[in-house]
Amino acid sequence: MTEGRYANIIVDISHEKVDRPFQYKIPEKLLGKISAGMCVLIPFGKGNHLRSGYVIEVTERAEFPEEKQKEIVEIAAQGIPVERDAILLAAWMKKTYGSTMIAALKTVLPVKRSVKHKEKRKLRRLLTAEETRSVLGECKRKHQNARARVLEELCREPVLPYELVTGKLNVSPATLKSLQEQGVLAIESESFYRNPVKIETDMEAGKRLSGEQAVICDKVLSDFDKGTRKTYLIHGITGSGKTEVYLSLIDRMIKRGKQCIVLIPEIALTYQTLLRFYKRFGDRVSVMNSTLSPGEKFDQCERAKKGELDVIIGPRSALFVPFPNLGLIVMDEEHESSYKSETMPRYHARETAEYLAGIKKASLVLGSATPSMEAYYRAKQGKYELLTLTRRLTGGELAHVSIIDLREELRSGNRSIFSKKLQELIADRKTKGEQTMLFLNRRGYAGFVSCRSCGYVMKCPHCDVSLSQHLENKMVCHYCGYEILKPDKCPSCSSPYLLGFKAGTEQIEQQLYKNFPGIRVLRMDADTTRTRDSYEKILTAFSSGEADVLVGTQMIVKGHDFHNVTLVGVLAADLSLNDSNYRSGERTFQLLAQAAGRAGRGKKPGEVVIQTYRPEHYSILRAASQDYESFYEEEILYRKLGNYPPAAHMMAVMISSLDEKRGETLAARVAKLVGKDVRIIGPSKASIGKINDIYRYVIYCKAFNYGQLTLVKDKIEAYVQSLALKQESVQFDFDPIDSY
DNA sequence: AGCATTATGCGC
DNA sequence: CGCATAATGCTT
Repeated sequence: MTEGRYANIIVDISHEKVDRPFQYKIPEKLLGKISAGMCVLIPFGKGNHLRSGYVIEVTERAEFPEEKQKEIVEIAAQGIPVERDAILLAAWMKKTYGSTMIAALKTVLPVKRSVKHKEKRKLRRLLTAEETRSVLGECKRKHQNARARVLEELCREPVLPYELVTGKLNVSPATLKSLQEQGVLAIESESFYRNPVKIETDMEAGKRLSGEQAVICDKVLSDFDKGTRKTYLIHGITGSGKTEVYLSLIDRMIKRGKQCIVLIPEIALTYQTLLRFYKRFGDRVSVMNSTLSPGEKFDQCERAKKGELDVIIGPRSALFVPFPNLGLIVMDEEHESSYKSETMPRYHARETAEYLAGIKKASLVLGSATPSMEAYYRAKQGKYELLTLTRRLTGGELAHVSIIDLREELRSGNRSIFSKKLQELIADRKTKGEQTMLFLNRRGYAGFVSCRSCGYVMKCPHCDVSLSQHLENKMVCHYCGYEILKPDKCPSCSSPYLLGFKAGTEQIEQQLYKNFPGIRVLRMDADTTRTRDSYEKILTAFSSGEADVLVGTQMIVKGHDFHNVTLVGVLAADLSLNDSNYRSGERTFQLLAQAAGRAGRGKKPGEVVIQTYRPEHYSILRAASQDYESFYEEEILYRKLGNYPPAAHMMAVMISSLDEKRGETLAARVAKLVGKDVRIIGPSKASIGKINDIYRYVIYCKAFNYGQLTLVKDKIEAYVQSLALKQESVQFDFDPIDSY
């Protein structure tokens, strides 16, 4: 047990003002019995009300005048172990990803109670109408106007919604409370649960599993029954029936009295996917989703706690739904980058799920057609168990893939964005009434505006990025939201030729209309998916044959199966190879492999055309041949050579400052703290050197052991805290996905 | 979050 | 002034 006479405790009150450690004395009888993660009862506040709190640290140092410290009353009975797990998880996140305890706790404990109360409270009159009226008269005499307003309403209606009284009648909670104490009215909270999804559908029994599928299910379950807990990686090509494996596993876990979490990349959480789960498990399934209101989120957690749910399905935050008896976590499309959080605890859902599975004694199943380098590397090391699905259930054959060298195309005089072959095939599909998907492998969206005369580019005055042209004459900064109208003349040389470069997909759309008169085109990119359900709308429209061609960025390669699509064109496959990022090869491979998987999902055979300037690059070649194993072998060599994850670990240290000079010196000082066993790159200006008038610097650290990096992080954190900075801040990102 | 202290508003 | 309500502050 931990030594130390003081305990730093986070009080179990979900409010920012008290969301920090308070130090309590550990009484004689509890010495040595208190450790981090424990739930204890403590007196808190003026009235010394007993509350529960979570010990985050036990220490020998009195960080607060000892004579003012109160004592811990007792160790709380193991009432709700779920909460303890959440604290453990938060502590682990803080340690692993470098965030504040407050931020970690906030992500882990999903929603606070207050939301529920506000929305459901009601006021009920306890007296008869006549009695109420007499009290009303009394109040009027005393000029207690607020009270009078409430009572007047209560004479008419015995029950009033709480919000009406506090809102429209503008009566403070304090007044209501005193009325309650007088016995005039009662504040009631009626609890009911909101179900965010209303799907009416018939239940459906599970399909019979194929041999391969059954082997996987049996393996995971027999391990589970033996008490073995592992992480499994299912590598299954598109159409090999991974989802059916998940469904069957979940089904059998439920029969063992266990609950399951299904993680899905946010963008893939379509109606179709949901429907499949609903058909199988009915209202024992629910969703967790960023579009849910806080109240709805809270309800999901309550239902989970009370055992009213067996399965929750959602993006990475679904991990934090407090199931009392979690048995299985499924993580579909494990390689997706959206599993990494981009805000304060920059956690990765895969690692977090692994840790969570550990404390909950649950199994973890990862699945992907193109596993991440991280997962496959660990599988090769024997840390994960690799399971494969090699056969397509639909019987559909793999599409025929051709690689077109755009340099040669240019040499032979074709300057169009479509190669000759692609043009022929699009025309062919159009006459046959089959559909085509055109995919632009590019991340950026709306075009920038520049002067055709002097080359001046319109830039944001607060950020180091160019402004994007939106509807006609509006120019918007995507980073800080700055907006201006497009000037008539170039601010630099006064030339009138200040023009916008069109977004790539828009240009393609225009070209299609020109080359194929009468063709029907749907476009999907950041511009056309502004509103909430436009994404689904476009896909549905395309699916029902309202267009011949669907043009889009990343988004169109995920999810939906279109049975009538027999041609997929990748217009410039190497665009994503040019990111100065060690993951660009992996990302390119995944995108191309997935794009290729979109063709020929129905009965008709599919064809894929990949246009590229680098036809010899292994990411493109291996994606074309759908050869994951070879891709992995080549990519891992490169990662080992450069000491990149997963062969080693990386930590990005981001230093931001309101003042350019001060930021620079702070970055230099921080860099000096890094020991010699850790390789360091930088400090240097971030690739976007300024966002929202805040200057940004970055340092990259590389080491073989994760622990070496957390040590550096702790050192930097301590140093920065000692400086008590106000205008500067330092943040960390472990094994980053994006470059800074 | 509670609970208390302080500041403000208003009828007399 | 006296009462009631609004704003601010503190909790180890």
